Amino acid sequence: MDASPKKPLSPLEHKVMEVVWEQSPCTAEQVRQALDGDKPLKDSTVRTVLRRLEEKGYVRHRIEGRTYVYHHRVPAQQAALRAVSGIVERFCGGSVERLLTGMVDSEMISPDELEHLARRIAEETDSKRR
Amino acid sequence: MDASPKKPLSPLEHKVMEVVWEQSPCTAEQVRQALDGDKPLKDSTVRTVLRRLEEKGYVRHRIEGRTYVYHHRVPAQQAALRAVSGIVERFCGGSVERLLTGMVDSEMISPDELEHLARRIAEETDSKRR
DNA sequence: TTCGTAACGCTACAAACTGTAACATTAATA
DNA sequence: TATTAATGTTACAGTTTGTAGCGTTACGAA
Repeated sequence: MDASPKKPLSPLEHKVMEVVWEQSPCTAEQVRQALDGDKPLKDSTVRTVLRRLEEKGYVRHRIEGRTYVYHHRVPAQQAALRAVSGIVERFCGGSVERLLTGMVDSEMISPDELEHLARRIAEETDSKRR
Repeated sequence: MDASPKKPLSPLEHKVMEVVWEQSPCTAEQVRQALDGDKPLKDSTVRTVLRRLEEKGYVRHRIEGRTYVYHHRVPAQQAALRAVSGIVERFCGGSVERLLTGMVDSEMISPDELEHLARRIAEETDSKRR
């Protein structure tokens, strides 16, 4: 079994993944329409990206009738975590603390909020565990 | 004035940045030596990377005598934050909470530790503020 | 049964990015 | 002035990305 995807996503690949994550199982055409902005992509373009995403291990497809139905292999959150841990690793010398401190310093989250969340999460975990 | 760097770093660029971050002001040669592992790089290689990093806005240099002395423009932590907020934005729909929850779920950090840190950070911020 | 069409497979391709480096130039120094 | 340390300039192949064309095939309608 292939390990979970580690390769980073290119901008376009990311956009596609967002659609996939949101629409659960979806076809290339659905993705294409969802991405349809000022610059509609050709269906082959979308399919190429989906194929690459499959190669990278982010999605998988099943065949339904004659249609490919894609669905994600890694939930968005998991992908985020993988990315974050990479960041923590590389930038913060593995110190989650430094990251959190920084998040507060830069006002990504307020100290209160952080404490609040932390407590809640601790409680939840705790209750789940017993 | 150019905004802070948003472009991602390539693996090698990252290694170089790590050295720069650690050694504060340093020359290309110092970087080269610091990176000297099983595969020593040519000095021109290092200089090229540094130049690219400068283009991307991660470092800056001043000339000292006839030597380029590089120093970072963004602290490591800030770069990490920028990266993380991008992740939170893209993967977690902007919800820091979801990210934290995930970090706990995936055991990047234990609930206790998280709570601990959160409290400490809150206290520190608080005492700083008064 | 035949034909249009929807879906996919395969291939391409230029632009940008990366890793790596050679060679030219220049200025201080012995 | 010859040597040398430092930088400047330019290159180049391999990979990744964005984009897409064209061929094939299997339904479903006529």
